[in-house]
Amino acid sequence: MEQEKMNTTDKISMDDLVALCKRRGFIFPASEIYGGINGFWDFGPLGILLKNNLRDRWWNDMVITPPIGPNGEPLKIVGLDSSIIQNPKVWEASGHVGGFSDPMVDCRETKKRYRADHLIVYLPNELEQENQDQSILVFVEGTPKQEIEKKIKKLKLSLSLSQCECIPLTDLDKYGYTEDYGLWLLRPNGTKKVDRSRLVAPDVKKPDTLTEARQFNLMFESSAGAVKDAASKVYLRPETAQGCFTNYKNIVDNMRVRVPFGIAQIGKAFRNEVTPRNFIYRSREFEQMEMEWFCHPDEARLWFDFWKDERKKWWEAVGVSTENLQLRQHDQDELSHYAKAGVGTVDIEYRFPFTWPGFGELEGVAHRCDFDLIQHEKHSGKKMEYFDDSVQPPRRFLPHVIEPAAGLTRGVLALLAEAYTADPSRPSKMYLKFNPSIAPVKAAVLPLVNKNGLPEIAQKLYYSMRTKFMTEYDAKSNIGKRYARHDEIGTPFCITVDNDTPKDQAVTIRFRDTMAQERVALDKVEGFVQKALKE
RNA sequence: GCGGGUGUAGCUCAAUGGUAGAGCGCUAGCCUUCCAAGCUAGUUAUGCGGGUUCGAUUCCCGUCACCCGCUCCA
Repeated sequence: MEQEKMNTTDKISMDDLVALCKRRGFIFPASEIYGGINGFWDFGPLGILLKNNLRDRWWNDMVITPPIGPNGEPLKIVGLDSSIIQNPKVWEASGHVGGFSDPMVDCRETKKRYRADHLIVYLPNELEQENQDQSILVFVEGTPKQEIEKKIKKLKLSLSLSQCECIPLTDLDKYGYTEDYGLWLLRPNGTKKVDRSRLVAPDVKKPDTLTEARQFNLMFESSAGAVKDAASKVYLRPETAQGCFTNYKNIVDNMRVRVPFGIAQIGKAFRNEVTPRNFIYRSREFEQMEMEWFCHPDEARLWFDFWKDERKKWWEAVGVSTENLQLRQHDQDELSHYAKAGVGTVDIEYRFPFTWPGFGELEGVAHRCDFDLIQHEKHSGKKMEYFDDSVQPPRRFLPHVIEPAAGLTRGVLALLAEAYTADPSRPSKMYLKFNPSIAPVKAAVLPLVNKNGLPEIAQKLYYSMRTKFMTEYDAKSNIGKRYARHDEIGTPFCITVDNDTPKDQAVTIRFRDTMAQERVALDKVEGFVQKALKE
């Protein structure tokens, strides 16, 4: 394929991006002087400016000035900052304790790893009496019938698929054989368990290559209080959403909100990922921007469609190009436990360099139904029903929840990847093409030379501008190096005070993307930049 | 967790079983009217831990981190 010119859809090198992030103070490996720690990253001086800009923009667009709804009126969304550590019962109710540490098994032969509930054991209704070593085949869920029969033939087993019980590996111990080798569906006390060493893994000819199922605990644990025992065990939250549900009743009772309304929260969440990968994309400590939208069950579809469109538009508004974004509907089998019964889940995906030419999740918009409120009703014993007397006749119901849940950390990565623009023609060979509104540094004030009264004029301008937006003053080294540095950190406007300035009271504004310069009166500069930031 | 790769200064790269070099950057100063110019001085490194050896950055073992593939991702 011929590539005529660089454009926003060109793949960039992750190595280059990671190197730039370190060199220019965006993102560092956590505790690097001690050799780092897998899955954790620190935001440097410029990284935190960028992250805060994205975070504040979300907060502003959700909580301060929420979107206009389908009926033409502004939506109501209130903010929240719940504790990272909650009563552990919260996570029992949410299903995070227990349900989500999927048991995994490894195959010693092929080195493959499987989710135990995705492996299907083909248990013969009767084992061959004369052959107590008979193998029992195991296949990945969804393996075509022909393939299974092929393997039976190959291994010369006298086995008929129609006389097999297909059960997930996780349920194996519920089954057993009697002395005459008839299969019991549910194993009564005293019968023999199925011998695991007879299992033949997928892609393997001999039995007994699968390891015992291992639990992966995806929640971080800690202890509250000085004494560490079972009763003091607490968890670091794996999502911010639950705080919105546990405070739902407080907010409905006290904040004069009426369904539909939203509760928004930004904060750290922690997941003990099996394999942290791809820079800050999958890290064990990360930041979420989640909004739980409570609505009548009949309106769930409407709000789901509203939020998925609204959220995609938002990413475009902060500078992510349309061609690098896509909406992807989840298949039925990848839906989360809470979304199974709902209208579905849509991911807003970004074309990250490491998913290229594919896409990776940036935000998920999910219909969580009333799963969470039901769970918290059950576990806490507190009523969560909403009483709506704005309609005739008045009605009681448990609201359904539409949840746009965005990754702030992933958002920062997407903005960096999106902004990274190669340009061999400039000294820096690249620049960060941030949308000016989220650029870490909005403007740099630069005296062309550090004498002739230019620093005095430049400083006066700087002192004024710094009160309005993030501005840097830099008088060191020659002007070309300063332009190059600001290209690398994505400063959209460089304002240079030159030797004509004392005479004409004007400066040049140098535009990052075009390197073009425009002469602007000193007293118009601030307004000029401010106007550009709003566009 | 498995397999493969990588690890020397902030960055890019060199070298060696015996004092670890360069360019760029960075800091200070000089000079300079617009895109990493020039001059002077300074700054910084063998991921970590063992072993072999008189001596290890180099050879061996382990470990950690990062990258690629598999696996996983509520």
